[in-house]
Amino acid sequence: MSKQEKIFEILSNLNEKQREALLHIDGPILVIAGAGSGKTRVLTYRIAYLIHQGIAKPEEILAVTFTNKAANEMKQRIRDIVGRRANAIWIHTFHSMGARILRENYELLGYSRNFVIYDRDDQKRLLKNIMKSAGWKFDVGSLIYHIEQFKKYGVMPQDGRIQSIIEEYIEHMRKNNAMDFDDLLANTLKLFDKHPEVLDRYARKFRYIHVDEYQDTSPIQYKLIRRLLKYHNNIFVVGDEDQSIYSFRGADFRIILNFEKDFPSAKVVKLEQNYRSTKEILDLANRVIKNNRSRRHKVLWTNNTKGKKPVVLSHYSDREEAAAIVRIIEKSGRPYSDFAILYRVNALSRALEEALMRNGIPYNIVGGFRFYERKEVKDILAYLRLIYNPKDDMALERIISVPPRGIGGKTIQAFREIARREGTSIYEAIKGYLDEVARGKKTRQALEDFVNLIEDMKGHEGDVSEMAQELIDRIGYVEYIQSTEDPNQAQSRLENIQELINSMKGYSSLEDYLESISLSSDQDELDSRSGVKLMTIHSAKGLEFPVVFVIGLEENIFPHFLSLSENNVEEERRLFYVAVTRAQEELYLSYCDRRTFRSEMLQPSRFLEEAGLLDEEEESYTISEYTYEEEDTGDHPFRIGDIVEHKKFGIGRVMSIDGERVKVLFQREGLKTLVLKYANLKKVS
DNA sequence: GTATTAGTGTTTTTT
DNA sequence: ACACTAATAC
Repeated sequence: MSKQEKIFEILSNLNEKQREALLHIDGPILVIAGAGSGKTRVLTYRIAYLIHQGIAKPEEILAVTFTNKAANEMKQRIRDIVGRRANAIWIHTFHSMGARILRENYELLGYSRNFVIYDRDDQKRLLKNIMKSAGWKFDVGSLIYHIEQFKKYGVMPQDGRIQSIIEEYIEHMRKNNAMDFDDLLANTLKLFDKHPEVLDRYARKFRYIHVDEYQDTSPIQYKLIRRLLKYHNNIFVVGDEDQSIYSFRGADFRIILNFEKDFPSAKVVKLEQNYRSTKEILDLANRVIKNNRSRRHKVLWTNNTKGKKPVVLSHYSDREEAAAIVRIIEKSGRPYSDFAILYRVNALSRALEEALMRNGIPYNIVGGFRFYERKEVKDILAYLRLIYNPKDDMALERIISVPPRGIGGKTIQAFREIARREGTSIYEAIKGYLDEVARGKKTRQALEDFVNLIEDMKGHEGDVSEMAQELIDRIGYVEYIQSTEDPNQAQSRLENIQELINSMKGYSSLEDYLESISLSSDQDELDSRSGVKLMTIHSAKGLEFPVVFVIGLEENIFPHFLSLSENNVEEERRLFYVAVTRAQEELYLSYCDRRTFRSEMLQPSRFLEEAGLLDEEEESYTISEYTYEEEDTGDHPFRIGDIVEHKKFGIGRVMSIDGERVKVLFQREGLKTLVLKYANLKKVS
């Protein structure tokens, strides 16, 4: 195909509005892209068009996306059109862009090239250590919150003890050549402001800048973009304020609402035609979102045929809900991969998982416990991190006794103190002060072996996967797993390790591999796996599925009570909007009266009411026919919902029956699990 | 001093 | 499914 033909094809594959957006080349433009309106297509075509027309060279283009997965997809799609030249385009998340720029200029801020990125786990470990040596105990989660507040807004809490913990945290990060996620952005901004010549280099280079999911940019990300626009004012942003769902992470949707004020010459294009969902689904979404006040006027429409009406599922307990969903999936005759089950909080996946597993329906959970968060994967990665950067204390702490090698808490504590005293890392303390601590022969030998292991691995050349394999053999990790876990568990862990090793193939440097891992997000591993997909609504953003279940539609769960108390219902409503607009053909909205781990009765979510779905008078939206009682499995007279009496606990209600065990919610004692044989329950009603 | 085990708690959303 | 703790075993 000739160039001209390709360009013609690009343009003819777009609708009028999309084409209008694409053809705006110079100066700022905001594309308001409703859910499913083809924004990724506009973005990729626009970049391909710039290159094809010779308007910009690939290396003059920057595109910031929300996830690494989105970045890779975009790169692939551009590559399909323009070929290998696409590789020179900078397509990144804000964080990976920061990491790249910082690695290119590490010395200017006093870091070394191999700085590590601490994830949540490392942060927690570090904070616990700091508290331990200070003899204080605070909630780790709230400490992280304070650290973020301090980094973002310079706000220090009143409590002097918390202040000193934060100071020590920052001190440790600096000394150990480590950055957390916030640092990646803050340091990049610092680099630009302290070293204008560096900024100039990038600001001149990037003549065309694109930002996807603009509604979820934070003030600091916005500042980074502003800096980069120093010489060229060509900014192309795509977003939708109705899908801004990351305020807890610093996203501020007022940034998108202010776009025309910030860039006075801006053009604005609205994409309202939806290519994803049926009319019924879109109408529902429109009905709910129009209750938000902070938004532009926008109504999604479609040429699609009408489609099935959304269905409300109503059940007494989460177990019945799960059972009903299983029935719907099985009756449908669709492939399992057509289904996604979405929820507000990870905890809601539990009952579903059990039901799916019991019925032999394949499923995979996105997020929650992600692949890279599994113990065996984190163990091996921690070894690699330590080999790459001996200053990585958190990696060392994780694996010094995995597998157990005769080095325990007391010994480690001693080295921690030496490291503090000498201002070095723990690993260096072990190397340099062996005699001071380890008088016992056994401990000493164990420490020496450990150091030798790490040093030997450092010298390993060639493919990362080979090095990892050698490491695993040497530490006897397979034997360790087999000896501590039951066979099934062990099998799956070993498979995970194999998968991990496969993912290392083709990487010849630890640096590249570790970087690609540390910034990966939960969507990155989703792929096209078969099976029903379970995930939070947050992780479902940007995805689509033929059939979607949204569960947990109850007041205080969705909308979540913490958002209610923070006066942030509008964001919850946006979240609801994101959830329902994931559905292509069928949508089920589910609530129940009671959930495990919740003792109180639950009320249906206000969003159901706003959607016009709770009006039982109206025949079209009666509660679905999919209400089943779970079958009794054992030899007993009890059913879910029965009122029973127990000698000691008094009157209660049967919540679930699982073989010989029942869960009973007692009026006085709360939820108890009882073994039927011994409990001697009497039916009351 | 170190390893292992049983018992407990966990539950907003995440780059 | 995991992390953490306290108690016990080695």
